[in-house]
Amino acid sequence: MDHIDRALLAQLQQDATQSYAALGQAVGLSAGAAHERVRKLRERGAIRRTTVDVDPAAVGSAVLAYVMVESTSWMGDSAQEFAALPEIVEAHVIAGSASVLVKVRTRTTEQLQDVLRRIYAIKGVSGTQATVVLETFFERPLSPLTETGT
Amino acid sequence: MDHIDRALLAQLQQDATQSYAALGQAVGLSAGAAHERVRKLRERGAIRRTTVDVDPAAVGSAVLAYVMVESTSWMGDSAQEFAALPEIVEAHVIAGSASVLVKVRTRTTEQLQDVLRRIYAIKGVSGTQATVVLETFFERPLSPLTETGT
DNA sequence: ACTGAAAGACATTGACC
DNA sequence: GGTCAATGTCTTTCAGT
Repeated sequence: MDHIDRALLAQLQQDATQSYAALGQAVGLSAGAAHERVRKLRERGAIRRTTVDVDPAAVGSAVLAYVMVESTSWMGDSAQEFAALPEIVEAHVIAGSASVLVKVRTRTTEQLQDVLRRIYAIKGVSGTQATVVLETFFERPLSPLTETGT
Repeated sequence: MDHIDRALLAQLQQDATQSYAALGQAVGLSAGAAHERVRKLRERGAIRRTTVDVDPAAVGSAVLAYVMVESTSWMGDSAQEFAALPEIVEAHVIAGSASVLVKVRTRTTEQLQDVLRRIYAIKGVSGTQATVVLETFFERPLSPLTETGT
């Protein structure tokens, strides 16, 4: 994982459809060498998958909210229960007064309310505190170029 | 945007490297027809871009935190100021007591502290409340199949 | 809008440095 | 780990339905 690998990751985040020739040129490598490096990045799991960024509005998901989930018991084994709700796009165990933080996308606020109801139904959940997003400034991939990791 | 388009989006989210032949077969279309539909989805902006999902740990970003940013003034025009900090991967204007919610990835907690310092330096910011993530259950794309939109 | 086929570009592999 | 050149596959386009 040197600076060339990081540059490749940044390039692919920006546009994963570009050819290996273009990719190589961007980082000063031949197409074959770029291909081999990207293959290894996939192999190691540094690249988890190639995907498309879908506009939530285009699939009818206009409402975004973050929900702090409070609990009376250990929530560390409840991943499946949250994953079972398709409107939940992220779930994290957090430090602090709440136990779990989830990110929810729905079409309407009524649907959000329904998701909250279903979260309440999860074993151990004692309360929720929803924060509705009014406007998203930006959502972007993590920049590999600013990092100092191995 | 019919059920075939949504199936195509779901397929591409899962794996954007598959051929149009495979894509077409998955939704019951020829390669050419699948290609044309995906082209239009890109044209309309339903597909914003094709990208790679990078493992944060692989680029040395082990710390994830959400920060509630309180302010004394209107923050609606401060998008650039938050975007200037590369460790901030999301920024949203929210309803509630805080004004802005940001998602931050850093290598260490020391680096997180430095980001908080730089957030404080933004005009209008009167306080921050950081919530550190202990474990991420999952982060996944929005499922186009569960939506009822146009 | 979709099908099927043709042409050209690209991914992928291997021989060599 | 890299370059360069080959082979095979896929993208992309277009005439026809």
